Formats: sequence, C-alpha cells, structure tokens
Amino acid sequence: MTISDDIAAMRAFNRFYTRIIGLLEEGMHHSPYALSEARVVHEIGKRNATTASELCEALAMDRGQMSRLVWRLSDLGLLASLPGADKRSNTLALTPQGDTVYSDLNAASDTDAENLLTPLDPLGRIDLVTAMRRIEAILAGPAPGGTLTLRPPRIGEIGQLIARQGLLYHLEQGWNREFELLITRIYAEFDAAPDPATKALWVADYAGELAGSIFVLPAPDDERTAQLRMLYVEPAFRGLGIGRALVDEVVRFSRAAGYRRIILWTQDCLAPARRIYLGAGFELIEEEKHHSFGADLNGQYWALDLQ
Amino acid sequence: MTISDDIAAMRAFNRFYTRIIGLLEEGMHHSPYALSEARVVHEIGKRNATTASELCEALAMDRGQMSRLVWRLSDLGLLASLPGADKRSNTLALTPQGDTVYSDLNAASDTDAENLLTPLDPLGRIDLVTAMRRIEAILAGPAPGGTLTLRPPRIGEIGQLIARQGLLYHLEQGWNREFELLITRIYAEFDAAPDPATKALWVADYAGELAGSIFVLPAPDDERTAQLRMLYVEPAFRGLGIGRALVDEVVRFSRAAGYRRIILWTQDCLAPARRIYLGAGFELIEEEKHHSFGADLNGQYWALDLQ
DNA sequence: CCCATATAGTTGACTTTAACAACTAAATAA
DNA sequence: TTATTTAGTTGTTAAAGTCAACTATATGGG
Repeated sequence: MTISDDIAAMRAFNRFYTRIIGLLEEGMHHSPYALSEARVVHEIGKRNATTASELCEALAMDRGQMSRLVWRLSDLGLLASLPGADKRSNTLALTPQGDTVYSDLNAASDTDAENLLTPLDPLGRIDLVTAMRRIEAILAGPAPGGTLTLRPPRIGEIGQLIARQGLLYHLEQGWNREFELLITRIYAEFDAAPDPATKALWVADYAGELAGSIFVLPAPDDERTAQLRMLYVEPAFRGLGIGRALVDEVVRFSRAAGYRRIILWTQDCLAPARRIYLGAGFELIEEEKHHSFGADLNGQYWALDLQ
Repeated sequence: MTISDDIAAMRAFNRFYTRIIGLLEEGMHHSPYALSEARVVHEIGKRNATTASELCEALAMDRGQMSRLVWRLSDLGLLASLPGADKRSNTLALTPQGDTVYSDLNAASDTDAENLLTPLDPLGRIDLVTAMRRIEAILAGPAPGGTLTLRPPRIGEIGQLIARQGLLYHLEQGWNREFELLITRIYAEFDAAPDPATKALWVADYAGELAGSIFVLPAPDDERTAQLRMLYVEPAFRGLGIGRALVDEVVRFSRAAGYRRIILWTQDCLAPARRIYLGAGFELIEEEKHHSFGADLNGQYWALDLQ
C-alpha cells in the first residue's frame, strides 16, 4: 500500500459517500424548508443557543448568506435573536415553533438513515457504525475531553487485540508473524489460566474507541508473583496517559489480590513502555539478547516489589 | 447498541464527513472551472466516452443543467460530442485539451486527499482506508463482479479471524466468550503445529475484503487423516460460493499432501456449512450432544475419504 | 486614555446552481 | 401505424453562493 493507493482509495470513498449523503438529505428536500434553512435550524437546535458567526464556521457558509438566512428564519418565526453580551452579535435560539421544526427535521433525517440501516444484518450494522467512528477518530484525532474507561474485554476484542498488536509491531518494529503467533498463544493462555480472582485483563476505552490494553496473571511457578503482560497503546491515543493508567491499574489490582511482586518482560526497543514502567516504580532486573520475531532484540526483565 | 444509537452514529458521521468532503473539494474550487463543470470533466474522463444522460445519472444532476454544461464545455474546447449510434444522443469524449484539464483536476484532488493523509501515522492510514472500504462494501453490498482469491493470511489477520468469528457466532448463535477462547487456542495450535507441508490456512479475499477463511492440519493421533477446521464466511459475502471454494481448496490440498481422509467437527445449528460439506461429498459419521459456549449443541463429526 | 486593527453582522450586485415545464426528435412497443 | 418512452434542448424562475463595501463594536498595545 503506497500513499497513492491510499489517495485513490480515499477519493473513491469520497465519490461513493457523496452519493450516500445525497440520499440522506432526501428527507430535508421533502420538508417545506430549503436545505440551507434546514441545516441552520438543525445546527441551532443542536447547540441550543449560538451566534451567526459560529453557524458560519460550523456549516462552512458565507457570512452574507447566513445573515439573510437568519432574517428569513426569524420572519418565519422559527428563531429569535436576542442581543448578546457582545453587542456586535446576537444570540440566536429556536422559538417553540422552531423546536417543532427541528424535531420534524430530525425525524425525517432519522428515517432516511434508518432506511439505509434496516437492510443490513446486525453484524453489518455494527461494522458500519464501527468503521464510521473509526474514520472520525482518525481524521479528527482523539477528542481531548474524552473519557478513559478501563473495562473487561467484550466479545471479539481478544481477537482485535491480537490483530492490532500483530500489525502494530510489524509496522513499528518490523516483527514478523512469529510475534502474532506468540501473542495468540499468550492470550489463549491467559484465558485458560485457572483462578479469575488472581488474573485480570483491561481494555482501555477512550471515547468509545479501543485505545489499548494490558493484563496480569500469576507468574509460572510462583503464585505470590504477578506477571504483567501485553501492555499496548494505540498510536493514535498515545500521549494521553493511557499506558500509565493501565499499569497503575495492574499495580492496584495486584496489591489487592495479595501479590508480593510484579514482574514483566519487555524489549529495550520499546522505549515509551520502559518510561511507563520506570515511572510506576519498576526496576530493571536482567537483560538478555535474543533473536525473535525476525529481529535481534534485547529482552529486559523488570520487577516491582509490593510492600 | 439499539438501532437508534446506530442512526445517531450514522448521522454524526454524515455531518462530520460532509465537512471532509468540503475540504476535499477545495482544490476544484481553486481551478478556473466551476465545481459542476469540474465534476462533469472528471466523470467523462473516468469513463472515457459517455452520453449526457449517463452523466445525469452518475452525478445526480438535472438534464437541463447537464445540457447547458455540455455546451459550455464544448465551447471551451474541453469536450467533443460525436453523433452516436442512437441519433437522439451524442457520444461525449474529452478533447486533448480536456484530458489536460482532467489531469490537472485529478492532481488537485490528489493533493487535497494527500493533505489529509500525510499527518497520519502508517497505521492510521491503513485503518482509515480499511474503514472506508468497509463502509463501501457494507452499503453497496458485495460487487457482483469481484474476484475471489484464496491466499495465506497477512499479518494481523489471524487476530481478525478470531475477532470476527467470536462476534459472529455470538450474534448468530448466542455463543459466549468460551467460544472465543476456544478458537484463540485453535488458531494458536494451528500456528504451532509442526510441518508446514501438511497444514495450510486460507483467507478468502473478495474484492480486497476479508470474506471468509478455513484451515487444515493433521488430525491428532493420525497423520494420514486431515482435519478441516474453522470454515467461516462473512454474512455480507454469503451466497457467492465462497464457502464451497474454501472447502474445495482444502480437499484439493489434502489430496495433494497425501492424506487419505478428511474429518471435521461442526454443530448441527450451522445449516449452511452442513450443505457445503454435503455438496463436497462429506458424510455424517457421528452426532453427540454437548453443552458448550453457553448453549445446548448437537456436535457432528463428518468425514470424506480421499481415494 | 487613544488609536490601529480585528471581529460581527448587514447590504447590494452579481454569478452559479437547481428545479420545472414545455418542446423537438428519435426510438420502441403494441 | 400509433402511442409511449427516451435523449436532449430551451425558457423561466427561485435559491444558493461569492465578493466587496459598509457600520458598529471589541480589543490590544502605546
């Protein structure tokens, strides 16, 4: 996949989706209001109260056009403009009548969207919505105010964790399929490990997107020692403290579960992870060169004593 | 996820992507041609030769408007209209000058798309393009003329197979996480199985989308017997003969690898799979009730003797 | 405090797009 | 043959979009 393939794919999608958006604006066309009027009513309704320039910004419209639209909608009785704190601008809000129109427009748009969704099977719907959210997340970047939740994995997410890390470390570190095989086995082992009270896996959910993961289980041959494994954070969600939150959660859980010590194995080429372990109080115990995943690596054992 | 959540997510994406499309039309705005003219030139260029009514259909434009656009572009020397076989219509094609304009417009659009893509990391680009193709595939349905390729898995795809089947059988059969755990182990075992000449895994690639999968490896305790496992076809790609193609490939491979017999285990609730096995000559050997994955199941052993 | 500059909104002039309807000519089906 | 469709043209009108000039207010240095 070169960048020009990506460009071609993106442009193909734009052409395709332009038509879909056309379909979804059908409902608006059947309302007694013009498309631009409907868009303005919708935007004000969504924001509750706003100003004309905010609308211009949000809808990418000309100021002059917006001015006339606001007047027309005021004449129709759909919106009221009160003088704002800033005397240059007016605060715009929908009248009760405007609220009704807003609801009607919403209902029409919902119907249009529903018409596209109903022919799909449940998996198709999930896939569609997931893909849409993914595109938004990628193009808009992670919303700064998003909520981070650490939660158990949902069905299908173990496979996703394997897929994402296999691909990620292949791209970032050049590791081959040997690594994907290894982690498939590691996740299978985790799931098969006996006592649910001494093991746990968390998925980092940032604003609804899978942003990272980690798990902990008893070390082989030593049930007083916990083993932290498979810490990873999606590139798009790095720098938000998600890795740190995951490690902290493991430490908290391990303490509560009665472990005396946490150990982990990592590679020295994974610098950001190392910084997180250091920050959480882990100490480097041992290093060992090895050849794995098609690369020459420097494996590191880290440990944290829990008092 | 109820349908109204899906509707809300879809409408949020539409609003979001409307703005992205706006950004991507920037380049066209900076050309000396109006947006509608540019779209017509682009469409003719893409199709090489066409008629006005085809353009109306493709671009969702009014016939009258199209008529005038064609005249204007002819006057500008960008396109030539030759009388077609049907004397009511003209065959429209770009002149050499029109071709130049077409290239320029394409270059401008490419630049716009590139500006959105370059800030992304490689994984983000892959994810974006994957998500876009997924949306197209879901909303447009599988292209009838798509090519089916059976190929080895790429990096990250084993995880995807686990994720997809875990989710799919949860939705279709109500199976719980026990099943996802089982298949994680099964794929790990496959990868760990020794001789690459006696085992193989195929991904069904339909028009670039992952549409299904299957694998075969030696049966435990009997190296003359092959075990067919994990046949699955994505719901969106069913009815295209993909399941049959996968099973046929396994039979072909098993014969060539010197196996005497192929066995498989399935559940009687998976009716479409059973029909494929029957069609390929498999015979039901044994049935056995069991409780697995949170459901009461009727397991079936099937076998095919290879002469 | 004043002043240069920026911002919010209005208005006029103009172009482009969009939507409808009436029309001609050729093709097609009964 | 005739009625009906289909392809395209032309006229008319409304709406949308673009540009620039203008007023009123806000803001950030000196």
